[in-house]
Amino acid sequence: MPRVQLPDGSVKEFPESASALDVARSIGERLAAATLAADVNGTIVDAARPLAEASPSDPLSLKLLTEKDPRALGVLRHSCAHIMARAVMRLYDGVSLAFGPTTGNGFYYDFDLPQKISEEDFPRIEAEMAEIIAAAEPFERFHLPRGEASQFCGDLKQDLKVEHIETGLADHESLSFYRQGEFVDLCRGPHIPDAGRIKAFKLLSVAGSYWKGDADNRRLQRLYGTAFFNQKELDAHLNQIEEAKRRDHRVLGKQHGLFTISNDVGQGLCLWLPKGATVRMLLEDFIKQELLRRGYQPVFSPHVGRVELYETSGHFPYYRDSQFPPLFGHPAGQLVDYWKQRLEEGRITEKAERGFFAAAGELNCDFHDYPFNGPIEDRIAYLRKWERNQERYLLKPMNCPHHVQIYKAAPRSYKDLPVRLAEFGAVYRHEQSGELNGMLRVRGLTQDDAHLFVSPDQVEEEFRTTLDLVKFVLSSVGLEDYRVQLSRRDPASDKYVGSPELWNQAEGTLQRVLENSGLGFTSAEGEAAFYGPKADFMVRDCLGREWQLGTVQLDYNLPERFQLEYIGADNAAHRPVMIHRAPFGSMERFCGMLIEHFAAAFPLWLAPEQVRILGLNDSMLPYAREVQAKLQSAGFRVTVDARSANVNKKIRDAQLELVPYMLVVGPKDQSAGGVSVRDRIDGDLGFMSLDAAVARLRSEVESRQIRQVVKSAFAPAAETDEFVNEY
RNA sequence: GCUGCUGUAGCUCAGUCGGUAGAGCGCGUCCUUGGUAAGGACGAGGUCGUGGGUUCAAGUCCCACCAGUAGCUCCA
Repeated sequence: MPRVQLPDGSVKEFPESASALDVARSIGERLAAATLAADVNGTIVDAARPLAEASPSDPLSLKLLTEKDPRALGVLRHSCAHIMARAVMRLYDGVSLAFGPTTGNGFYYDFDLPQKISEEDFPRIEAEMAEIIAAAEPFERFHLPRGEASQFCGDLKQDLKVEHIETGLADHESLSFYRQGEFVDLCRGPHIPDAGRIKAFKLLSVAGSYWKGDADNRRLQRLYGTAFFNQKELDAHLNQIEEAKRRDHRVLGKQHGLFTISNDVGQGLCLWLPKGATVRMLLEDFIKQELLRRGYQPVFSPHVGRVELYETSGHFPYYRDSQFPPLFGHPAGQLVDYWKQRLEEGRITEKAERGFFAAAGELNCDFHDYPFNGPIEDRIAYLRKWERNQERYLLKPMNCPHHVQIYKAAPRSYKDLPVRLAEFGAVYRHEQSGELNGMLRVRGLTQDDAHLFVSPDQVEEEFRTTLDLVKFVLSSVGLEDYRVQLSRRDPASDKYVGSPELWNQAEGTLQRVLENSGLGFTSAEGEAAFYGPKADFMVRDCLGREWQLGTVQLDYNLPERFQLEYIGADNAAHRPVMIHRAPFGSMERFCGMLIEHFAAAFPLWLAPEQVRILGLNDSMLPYAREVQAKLQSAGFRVTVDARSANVNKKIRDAQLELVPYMLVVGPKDQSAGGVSVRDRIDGDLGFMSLDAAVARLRSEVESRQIRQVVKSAFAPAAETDEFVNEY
């Protein structure tokens, strides 16, 4: 006889088989009808599940979850995912179910099925779902021992579920299933009592995915959808998405002439138009001043470097696939390189190799002593040696090796440390084509990069002040909606260089500084750079996708690889530690995010066009030019709308073009020696003398005042937005 | 890179059953000379992403490629 404690503190006794729904019914039928799930001792369970089974404790505390509890929404959505899967299985043959969890805004389900689903099929699927919902059949939970569960899924021809039971769930003795009419799915739950509880849902998109998220695995089709408690909330959500799309930096970048990407130049190669370039220049000027104050030294380095440099650093072998191929001085360079790669991968036939050999000969390679019949290692070594004797350059994918060389250009004493070398360094990466995204993911980017060379005892302090710099920079543009992530290595992976001791030391230092920094942070295993752990500042774009902006990285490995040294007080050589840091990350991504952050309505200090002068009629043009000249000499970016349009038109256009200040000049203003000021946000401010107007603008610029920021539609700091309901 | 979708004027988009292109905004010229979110008239602008194919005829149907996009995978 379980005793149940309700949120109001009352305790009641119920029969052994009683469920949360029974408890709800004992209070009232309407409550029972509204109950979607139950919170039993802090765990969410089916409302229809016997309480005694869900939790053995006595008394158990029970909270009935209705629309009022946001946790009920996740349960509702996951049930909706099952209903979608059921509809798909009714409409298509040969469906193999994968996973179907909820996400922060809805749910998806992955299917392996022979036919291709496109958005045109959504109405059919939605209609089928509506029918299932109308039938309002219950979700019924049952358990099977592991062996039987596997057999059961096999009988249902659910091979992916069988595989999951055999591998991912190998340590589970008993597995739960949910039956809903003819549809049965391996699932941890919980679910709503019956399908009829779903009042508003919509399929959103279809996309490809991979079984268990591995690109080497089977390709699946993923259907995305969402569900809400009522149609009104669903409509509001869809509206919000539409609204957010209007803030997309790619849309605004085009609309306001900030940047463009031309296919004639190349994929992922950003062209900064004058207005976008102005914003970027202002940001660069801003941070340059800050860096000088903080003891950084400027450096410049070229866009290419010898391949050997990146072999030493490890970048070249490690990121081979996402770099532009090396530039060879010899015409056969690419050919030999490809030949060598084929040998390394062991996929070459004798015929193919003869072909390579002949082609290389045609290109004037003297390979007469090529060990054709020798072991494959010898052949690889031969080609490698040939390559090493060639001029080989790499479009630089990273600035660190160049900066390392600058450090090495002079002997360093402990008295010189920290050495802080800063550069806006352009780097090139051949990102996968499907990854490119406006300014947020490009193939040519400019990092606001710097490398700090410090002694071991300076690491903590330098790391701390560097974090401060990132915080300062972000707050200067009003970016507060970020999440800090401590990206550590995955100890089980072999993709990291250096000893575990150094890694532990680096991660420990980083964690300690972060803990003392007052920044909330989350720890993410397997997210470190190959040479060291990092603190990453993550922000969300208008579609809710998360991107890394600023980063601070701790590196004990590159100094080792490049044999960096400084002379200590003991007159002996010591190894410095490197801190890599980029507060903006890249200028491209940062400006892209900033466009969305401000919805292109930049604060005065960043606005490409700060002031526009609008003449009342054409005869005001000379005075308008006079005002323009005065403001320009006061340091403002100011234009004159010289069109013969009426002032209403000029105002409307300036408003739509997001110019912060409009100065209307007419005969009255001219005779009084001033201007009529219109503020983009507050509207008409009336007449001001020119001096007063300049003073107002100047103080707004100097304080870098931010008067308006568009609220993001997406929650800022979600650590994870995927709740896995499947096993 | 993978899967789906998309590509028509500078921008946003329409274009039916295959019969060689339309709108609004913008732009240009002229008229209008105005006080805080659109004054009016006329006009110029397009190898319909590229290349093949089917057809008497292709923006429209088919194939390949290029690019964009959503998601997956990747991200120094």
